[in-house]
Amino acid sequence: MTALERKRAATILDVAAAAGVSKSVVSLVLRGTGYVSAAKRTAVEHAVLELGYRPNAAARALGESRSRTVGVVLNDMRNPWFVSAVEGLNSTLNERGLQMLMGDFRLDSRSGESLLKKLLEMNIEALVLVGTMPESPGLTAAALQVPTIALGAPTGPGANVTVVTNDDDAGARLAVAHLIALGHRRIAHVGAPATAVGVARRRGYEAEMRAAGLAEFIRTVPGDLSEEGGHRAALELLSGGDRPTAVFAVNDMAALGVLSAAEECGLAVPADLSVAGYDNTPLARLRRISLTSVDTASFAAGQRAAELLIARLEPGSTMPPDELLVPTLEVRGSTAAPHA
Amino acid sequence: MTALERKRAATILDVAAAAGVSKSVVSLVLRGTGYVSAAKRTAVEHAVLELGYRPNAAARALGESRSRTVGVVLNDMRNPWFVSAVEGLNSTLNERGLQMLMGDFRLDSRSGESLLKKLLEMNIEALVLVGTMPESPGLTAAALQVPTIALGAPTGPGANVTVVTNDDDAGARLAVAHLIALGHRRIAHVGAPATAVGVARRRGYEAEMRAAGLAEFIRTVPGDLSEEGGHRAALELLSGGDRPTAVFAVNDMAALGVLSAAEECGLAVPADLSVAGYDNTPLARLRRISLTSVDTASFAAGQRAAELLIARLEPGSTMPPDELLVPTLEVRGSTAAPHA
DNA sequence: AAACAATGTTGGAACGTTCCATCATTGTCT
DNA sequence: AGACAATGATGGAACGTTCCAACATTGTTT
Repeated sequence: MTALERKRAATILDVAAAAGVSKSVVSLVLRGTGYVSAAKRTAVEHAVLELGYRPNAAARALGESRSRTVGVVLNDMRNPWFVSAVEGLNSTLNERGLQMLMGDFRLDSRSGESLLKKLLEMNIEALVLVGTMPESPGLTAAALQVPTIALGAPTGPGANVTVVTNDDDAGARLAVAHLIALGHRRIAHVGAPATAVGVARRRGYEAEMRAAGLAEFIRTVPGDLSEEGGHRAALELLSGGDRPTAVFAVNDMAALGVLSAAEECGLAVPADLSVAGYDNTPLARLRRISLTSVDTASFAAGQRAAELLIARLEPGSTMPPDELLVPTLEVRGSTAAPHA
Repeated sequence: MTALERKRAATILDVAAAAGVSKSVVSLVLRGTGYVSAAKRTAVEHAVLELGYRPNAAARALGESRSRTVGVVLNDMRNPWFVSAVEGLNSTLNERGLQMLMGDFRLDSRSGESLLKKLLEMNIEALVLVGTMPESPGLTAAALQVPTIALGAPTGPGANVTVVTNDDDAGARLAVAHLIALGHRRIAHVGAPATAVGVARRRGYEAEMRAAGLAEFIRTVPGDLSEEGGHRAALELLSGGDRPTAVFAVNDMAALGVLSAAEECGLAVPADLSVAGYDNTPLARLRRISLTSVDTASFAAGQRAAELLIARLEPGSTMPPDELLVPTLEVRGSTAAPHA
């Protein structure tokens, strides 16, 4: 059997012929619906095995006029949070017989437009946007055509989108409350003002500080979500007078920058400076880093998004409300009580 | 327009009617093949825009009896190497109008069997296995049905699989040669004997040491690909007498363990100990770590795999030979000359 | 002028399923 | 006995494309 004369794949008619029944019976057996006598059922099952029959998904999609496929658009495959969320999504969708079709928004030359076009051509039944997407006409149009969920983004692009994400406000308060409980008062924040997560986490920081009567110690230095940004901000924070005894960074990468800056300033962590991050990335777990960090149940968020989608696909359902998942705090070696 | 009475999507017949031509002309315009008069072409293009027509991928796949889809099976989405390779794959496949269908082998309850089944039902034209897969009957069967490439795995599952991966032997030699050039002689290796990459990299280490006349200093301590394993191995290495002045670790994670162990033993890096890793993960770039590491052109490997697949899909082509991509060395702050 | 090639255009037949109306058989209730 | 429901099986029509053979028109060569 060379490549040229690779034998044609068996179709449902071949199976029907081999089993001595009509194609309809084969279809009924395969889908498990309707009434089929035991004898014919086993005959069909035999023939299927015999011929190595595999139903053709394209033909099925055409016949059913549905695709059992969910489009998943990532904006950054490298972000561990997204990866983990997608794994959660995948696990739940798979259980329900739904296939995932994934693509990376940024990898697409025409900024995702052609990816969305492809997905819609595939007749996806739902769309999941993982991460914050830039506004784009194609995106808002797509969201109007199929049920859409924004996963891990603080807000969806336009209307008709349900948001499933972590409660960044609550997470930030968790971290700050932990530092306060340790006895810190002078707690600074390295933020990322340009991003939506940055804004939410900063709000949580400020709220918790105020709630603890520490409003006068609120101090935010703008950085970004990178190590570089955290480093720059921390140098500013640590070089001046009135040094904070603890820093809550907007994410783990920025926290790493803070750690580096502390080292350069001759400050020991956690003896001279406590540092807390956000996202509980694999980095935080590393022995050399051991960073206290807010854990954002990303896998669970993915699963939840899948559940919402599945419910949404039931006929007669309506758009579910947004959901905020509650994060937890993973305490590690980078935070301790300040020395008197 | 409520959800209930969402208007039926326009089909090619609707477009043909609106443009006053036959469905065949619409098809020709859309695919850009054959002869169509300018007048009818613009009429069709108008109608397409007017109706928001979008061809149905399932019907097209059925008609063409091909899917323009490549199945991609990952065994670990969290591995940055794989992610980057997939991005390379995606970028090249997209340019050629091929769609990627991704799934995670491990996420599948039945150990990937059902994922492969789904992919084959989708009539994928080729299969890419990213990372080392466990042997499985479904996998070998799939590899016989469609052109298959193992990406980033040292060896494919069974026959009929082309392997595209990095030359681990050469990469290891690169790192070791760098250490030797710095003046190190007592260079130890923290290995991962249980894995295929571990074996290849160890071989490279030993070969380079021997080539430099340093056979007597060859010393390998077994660890694994994790920080934990690297830490354990390094403690053994550094606590005894005859301490090495440099360590080449099997990957970046293990190298991190080595760094931690050095710190615990009171050794400064790179003053007292040089450390080199492998994979050039984002970790290695971090200021606090700044690890010299072998860079494994993963994006390029993905692109190359895509090129091979595209060539393989041409009728009359044969299975291409395996390919090894040459890595490069990224020198950072963790390696320096030993002090006299 | 006839033959032929290049350019345009068409409708019908695939492609491989599911869906549906129909029919046949059997058993159960009035 | 007749009516009806449950069970079992069937073939034809859809689904929305592409593919193909056939036909029309025009221009070019013999």
